[in-house]
Amino acid sequence: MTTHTQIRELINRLARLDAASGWAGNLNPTQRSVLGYLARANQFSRSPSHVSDYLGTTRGTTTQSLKSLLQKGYVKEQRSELDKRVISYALTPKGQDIAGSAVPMEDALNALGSNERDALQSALLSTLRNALAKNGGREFGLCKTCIHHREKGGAPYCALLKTALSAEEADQICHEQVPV
Amino acid sequence: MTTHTQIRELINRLARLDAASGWAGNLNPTQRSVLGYLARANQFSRSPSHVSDYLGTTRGTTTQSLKSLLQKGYVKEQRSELDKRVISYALTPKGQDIAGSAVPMEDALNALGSNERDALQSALLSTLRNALAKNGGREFGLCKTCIHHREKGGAPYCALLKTALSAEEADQICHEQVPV
DNA sequence: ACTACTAGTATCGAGTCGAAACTATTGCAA
DNA sequence: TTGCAATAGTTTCGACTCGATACTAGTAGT
Repeated sequence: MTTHTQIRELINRLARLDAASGWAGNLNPTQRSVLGYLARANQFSRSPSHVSDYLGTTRGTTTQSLKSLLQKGYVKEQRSELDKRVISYALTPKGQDIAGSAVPMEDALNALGSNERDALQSALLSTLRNALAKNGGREFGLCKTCIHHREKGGAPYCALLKTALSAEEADQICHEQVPV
Repeated sequence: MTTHTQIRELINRLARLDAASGWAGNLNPTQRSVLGYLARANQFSRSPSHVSDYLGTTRGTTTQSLKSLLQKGYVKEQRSELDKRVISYALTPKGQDIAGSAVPMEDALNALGSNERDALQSALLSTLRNALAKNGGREFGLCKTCIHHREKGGAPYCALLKTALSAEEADQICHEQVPV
C-alpha cells in the first residue's frame, strides 16, 4: 500500500468518525456541514449556490438540505432586494447554539503537540489547494487573507465588492476570496 | 475560528473532494470505501461485521452496500465452513481492476514534499488513534505491525489465530490487529 | 425586444444511514 | 441435554443525499 493510499484512507476515516460523532440537534453530516459553513461565511457567501460550490454538490441537493434546516428552525431566508433571484441564508439563534457547540475530534487534536498540529494544518491546506487547483474549485478562505482586502479609514474594505466591512466580516469565509 | 475547527474543516473538505473525484465503475463513495477495504483486508477480516466496524456504520447498511457491489459483479461471497453464520467477501477480477485503478488526490499529495507528506501521515494517524481510543474503535492496522505477529520457520505466523500466514497476508489489514 | 445566462426549485431513481425487528447458528451453563 | 443468551447476517422503514434533468423567474447583453 502506498503512502498516498494510506493518507487518503486516514482522511476518509477521520471524516467518517467526525461525521458519526455525537452532535446536538437532529442533523446528519451534510446538514451539519451546511450549518457550519453558514456560521462562518459572510453575507455575500450564504446562498444555495455558494453552499453547493463549497461542499462540491449540486444546487438541487443544497436546496433540499437547506429546506430541512429551515423546517427544523436552524436557518432563515433573507431575499436580496438588489437581485430578486438571490437568497442569503442566516442562522437563527437556535442554529447558532448548535453551530457553536462542542466540536468532535477536539480531544484527539489536543493530544497532538502544537507543532505537530500546525504542521498537520499546513499540509492539509496545501493538499486542498493542490486538489482545488486541479478542479478549478475555490478555496473559500477568510476575507482578511484575500488579495481584494484593504484598509480604508482604519476599517476593513473589499476592493472587489467596493464595500466597507466590519471587523467581524473580515474574519469570515468569502466566496470570492483569492489567497494572497 | 480555532485551529481545531480549521483542521476538521480541511479533513471534511478533502474527504468530500476525494469522494467526488472521478472513479471508474458505477460506484458511490461508500461503495468505493467498502471495495477499497476488502481489497486490503485479509481473509479473516472481510465479513459484513468487519466492514461495518471499519466504516463505523451498522451491519444493516453494510449488507445493503455489499448487495449492490455483489449485483454489479465487483465482489463474491465465500461462506465459512467452520461457522455457518460467517460470510467472507472477496473481490472478483473486475473488482480488483477498479480497486487498483488510479487514486484521486494522488497529484495533490505528490506536490507535497516527502517530509511534509510523512509528517502529514503521522499526524493523521495519531489523531485517528486518539479518536478511536475514545470510541473503543479498532485501528485496523496491517497484520505485520501487530503484537500477535511472529516468525515461525521463516514465515509469518499469527499467535492469536494460531495460523501460518503468507507474506501477502502479513501485509494486509486485520480486524484483530493491535499495534505494537 | 430578443436572447443568453444565472439563481433557485421540483422530481426521479439509486443509494446511505440508523433503528428496530427478524432468522439462523453457535456457545454456555444449569 | 435442553434451554437460553449471544452473535452473524438480513430485512424493512423513514429521512435524507446525490446527480441528473427539466423547470420557473429574474437579469444582462445586444
